[in-house]
Amino acid sequence: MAAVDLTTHPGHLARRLQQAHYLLWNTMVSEEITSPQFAVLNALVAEPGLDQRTVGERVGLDRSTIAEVISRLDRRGLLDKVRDPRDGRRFLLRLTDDGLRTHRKLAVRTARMNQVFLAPLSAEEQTQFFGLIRRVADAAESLRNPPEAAASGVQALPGLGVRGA
Amino acid sequence: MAAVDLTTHPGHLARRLQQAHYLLWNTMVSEEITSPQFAVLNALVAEPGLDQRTVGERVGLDRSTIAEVISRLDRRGLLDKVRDPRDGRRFLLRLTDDGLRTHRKLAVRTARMNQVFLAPLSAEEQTQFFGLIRRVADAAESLRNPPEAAASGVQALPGLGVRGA
DNA sequence: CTGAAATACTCAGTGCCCTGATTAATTCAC
DNA sequence: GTGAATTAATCAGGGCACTGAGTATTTCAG
Repeated sequence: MAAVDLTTHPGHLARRLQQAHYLLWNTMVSEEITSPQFAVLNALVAEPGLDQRTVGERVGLDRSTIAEVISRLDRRGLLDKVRDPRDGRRFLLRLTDDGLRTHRKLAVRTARMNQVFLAPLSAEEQTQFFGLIRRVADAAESLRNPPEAAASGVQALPGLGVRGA
Repeated sequence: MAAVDLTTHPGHLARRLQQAHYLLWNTMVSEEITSPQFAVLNALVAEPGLDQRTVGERVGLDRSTIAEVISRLDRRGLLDKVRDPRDGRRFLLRLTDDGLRTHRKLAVRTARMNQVFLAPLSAEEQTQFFGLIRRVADAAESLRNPPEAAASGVQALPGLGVRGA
């Protein structure tokens, strides 16, 4: 009986939180457009003409995932994808009128959904909630992208021994 | 320019938190066994002989996902799956010796990983962190599984007629 | 100017996560 | 006891997320 209490495991909690959010999004915001898709639309409202990789960086999606998400938005006609004439490797992305309209509509519903989602917390608690999660997530991300540890052998996630099966 | 600030969106934060956790798990715990797989092993350490659906309920995975996860653990020889002689619909699940050994080994590493993950927070903050996330996740889950609103037409997620806020 | 390195994107493969439909077994109403 | 729900599991299908390998384009060193 060496079982562990998963309710004290941040990873497990994070997964459950995301599932809960997924459900609420589906019922209150959209069954067509997902939350990551909305994040991409939003990034392109803020900065039209970004390339694919940068959009991924803005919203926190890796190169493969961002490619899939963008291809879905493209299929739905919500954005345009054109080769950068100055750098033939890049695609420049821009919302269509339909994409802009969709973003506007979903932004309203998203705000409503966030209220419902956070309703169990008081205003101060909501602030704490954001702050705590952000700090943990940021710290873990910076373990991956080391903050310029130039000179000597400082590394992110140095071997730490084991890691077998 | 009606773009929204995603850092105040709990769903976006939840996704980033989970990604960060995924990364850390991969480097500090295991590249073979995932966190949901470990959760299943853990549930079966606590309650050997559970059926598939109940395991899913314990760890928060739906019928389809739990089936996939269990089939992977089965392929790896970490659990046994036998028809319940008393109810031919069910499969009863039990860890093999190998499954038990794997759980023991990963439990140790998982504890270490949680420490690193939560290192940016003080002890009290960690407690808050757990409490806040749990409250939000629980509340959202109970919207889905209404707490027995028997008699008249009370439903979960009624047309989204606003609520708390 | 040319070959090597870096960069943007694609593709193949694995795993998680959900819904709706289907199949097999059990239970419940009559 | 038999037919109608109910229930456990499967299957098909769509989407997110990561890694490693491959292609095309640009940049940089010499």
